[in-house]
Amino acid sequence: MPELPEVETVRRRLEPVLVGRRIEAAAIVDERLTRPEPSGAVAAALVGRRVESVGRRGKYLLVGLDDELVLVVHLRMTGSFGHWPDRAPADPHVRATLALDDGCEVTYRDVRRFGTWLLLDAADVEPYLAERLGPEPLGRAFGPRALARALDGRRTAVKAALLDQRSVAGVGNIYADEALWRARIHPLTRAGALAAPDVARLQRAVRAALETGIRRQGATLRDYRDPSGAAGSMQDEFRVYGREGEPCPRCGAPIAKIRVAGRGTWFCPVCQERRA
DNA sequence: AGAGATACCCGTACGC
DNA sequence: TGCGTACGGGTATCTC
Repeated sequence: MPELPEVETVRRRLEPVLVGRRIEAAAIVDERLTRPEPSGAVAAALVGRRVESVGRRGKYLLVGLDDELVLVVHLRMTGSFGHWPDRAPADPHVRATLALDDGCEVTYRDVRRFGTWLLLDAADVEPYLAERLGPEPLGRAFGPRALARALDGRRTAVKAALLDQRSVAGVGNIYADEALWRARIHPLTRAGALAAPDVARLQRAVRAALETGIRRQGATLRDYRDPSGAAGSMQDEFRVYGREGEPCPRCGAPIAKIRVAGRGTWFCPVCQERRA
């Protein structure tokens, strides 16, 4: 499941492959990918464009094109890119293929078809992202006060608040659990009930969990891969995620699993004791 | 009214 | 061998 570290890893791999290249042909074979825009219209609009940048905001990839266009890509659950020095091999799950002017092909593969491609005018990108996303967790705007503002007065579980992309951009199910473990906060704690020192610890924990994920080039569960097909290694670093019954790396107590905000949630019932 | 909770989309893996 | 169910990001739509 690509979260911020996985998307950032994809961005870093895609950047040298795409920037400066011209798209010579584009095929989008799944209408869902660009819905409600017809996929043929998006493909036609991509052809002839040169890629100027590959950016990221939260879990969105931003492929900057000439003529003031930006392809906004969200990988959702199972989206991934492939980079091929020649023609890409046949694959029933490939939903789009771009042929570049250096003879390479870039494929977009998405088993469950939740991913989206949205072609926007450059001027519309910031407003589009601003209404969906809070601060970038690795940037200057994300400090203890920003997180406090996002959690203040909210009666929902702190984990649900972390999964809300308007609180902080890019945290998904894995890194929310890892951050709460690092901060020793129970996932069901009411967001607005956290004291200032808890919020400060959580802010640092979110940042640390995401930075570790980026250093490990993401987590590979089932089929996440970077564009060269390489797996990440973050899954070997999980402290709690997916580890029900295994000993907590800090205190040895068995990791528990519950459901929060409809998501599987793993935590240590001893170090992350529920208070108040 | 506004926040929070739930259903939905989808294909695969898994358990019985 | 086959069938039902869990999974989950973002969004639409419900509820209280």
